[in-house]
Amino acid sequence: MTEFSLPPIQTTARDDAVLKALAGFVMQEALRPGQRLPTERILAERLKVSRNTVREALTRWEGLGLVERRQGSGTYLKAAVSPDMLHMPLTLAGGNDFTGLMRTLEIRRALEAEAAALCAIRAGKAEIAEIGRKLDLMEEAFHSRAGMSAEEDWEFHQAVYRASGNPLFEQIIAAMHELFHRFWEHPLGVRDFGHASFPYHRTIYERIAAHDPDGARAEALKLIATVEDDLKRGAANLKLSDLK
Amino acid sequence: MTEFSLPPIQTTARDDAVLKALAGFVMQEALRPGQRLPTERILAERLKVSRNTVREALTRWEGLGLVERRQGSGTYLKAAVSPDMLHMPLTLAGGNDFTGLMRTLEIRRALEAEAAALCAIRAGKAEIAEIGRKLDLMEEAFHSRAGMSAEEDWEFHQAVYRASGNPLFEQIIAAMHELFHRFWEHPLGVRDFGHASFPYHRTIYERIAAHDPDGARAEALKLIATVEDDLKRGAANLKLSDLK
DNA sequence: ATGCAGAAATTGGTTGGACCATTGAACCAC
DNA sequence: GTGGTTCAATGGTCCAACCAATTTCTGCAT
Repeated sequence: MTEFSLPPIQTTARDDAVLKALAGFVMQEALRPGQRLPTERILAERLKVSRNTVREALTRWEGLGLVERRQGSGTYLKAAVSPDMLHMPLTLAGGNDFTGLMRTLEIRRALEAEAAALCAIRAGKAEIAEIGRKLDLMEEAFHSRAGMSAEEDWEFHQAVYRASGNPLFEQIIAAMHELFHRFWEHPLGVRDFGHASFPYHRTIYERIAAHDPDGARAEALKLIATVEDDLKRGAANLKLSDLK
Repeated sequence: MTEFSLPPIQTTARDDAVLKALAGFVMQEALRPGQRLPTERILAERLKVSRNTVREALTRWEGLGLVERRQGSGTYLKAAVSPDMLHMPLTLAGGNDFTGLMRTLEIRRALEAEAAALCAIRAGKAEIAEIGRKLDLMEEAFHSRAGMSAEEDWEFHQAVYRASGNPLFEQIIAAMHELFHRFWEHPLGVRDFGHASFPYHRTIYERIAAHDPDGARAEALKLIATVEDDLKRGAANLKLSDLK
């Protein structure tokens, strides 16, 4: 029997169709992130489908981080929507134990180094100034609050990612941030957690400002290395039973 | 005015609670991928929530690729479920155009370099031998099929990721592979696409075998650089209108 | 007994309508 | 202005059906 080429049948695809239509609408109206899109009731009426179906479609988009729903207010666009988006949902199992954290940190090292290098190549005066501003804020917070500068630290790195010219870096790292943050808050008993990495923020900034990609990459690697060391020291301070 | 620190309020979370309960159930019953989980109606009854709420929760899991729903049959587990999963839904806008491809390639460069370095540190004799075997297969295919070695090329890199000792690398890259592959098959009109990167596979292998992380990292960076060059050359061969 | 077509039960998909909880704007009293 | 109050809009939940695809059962013909 000869193999017939595909009859790309698509019997049921209500909510997919809804999403497609919605994507078209967003494009047509040139909606930008932050703007509100029509209410579920209006969408249901216009698309001639049940409100429930609209909700399922929007739930999908919400899960993908494309929209944000606020009860009583509306549904808001959270990211740019284009017809040819590639969705790549990753679910990483077991990020709570020490091994899992080290693994995510290795991913971060990979991205951090590359982002710093790209940043050194592409960052313009404005971007470099912005990174420098975040660095100053971080150093100030570090000194005035005796090392508690997690928030400012994070903003510094975000500025670097943003200046890399590739939004994917910020996207991926932002998704992992929750996990990192969880441990930043509970530094495994290491009192001066993060102190060791502190000076490298400035060296990274200097290499970026000097448009030295390899140097920036090297400094970023050093920074993550100190974090890994802190983590290992912290783990050593705990009972083995806590580490699974 | 002093800035108050955040009160991270969290009022309602029905479907989140449902997912949490469901995750607990899956763990308790030790359900494995492929197995069917209770019907929506039963879940709604047991959890004392509306079937609609159950559906929204399952829609989330479906979007994350954790379950698969088959009408008339049931809902089936598609991946292992653990209570501490880290969800990282990535949506690459416009992955079809040249810019989007270059951006994903930058992510790959970051991961490829780090994976090669880790591999040089951790790979044992068995892993190195496996990588060498994939390399031989690739070189053989390359010579006998005049450069058509995409499949073997991919398997070589997979072997490196696997030997890095961190499954996240393979997981992330695998999710992106579809996109890479799409372009490997349509090399933008560049006849000898991939030829330039060919020799670096062996140099990477040699640095890994020599347990030289920095060397392996450097060679991996060179490899991706040649791919980027090929891509740019290919893009230059096309009309500007095709590049958006 | 066996095989198979059709009926029946099961299950996810969809619909419509109702009500609740939150939000935000308009309004009012002070 | 400031601080409540009211009220309409909007997302969140619930219910009770029915539709569509799938699976299972049934019963007849062989």
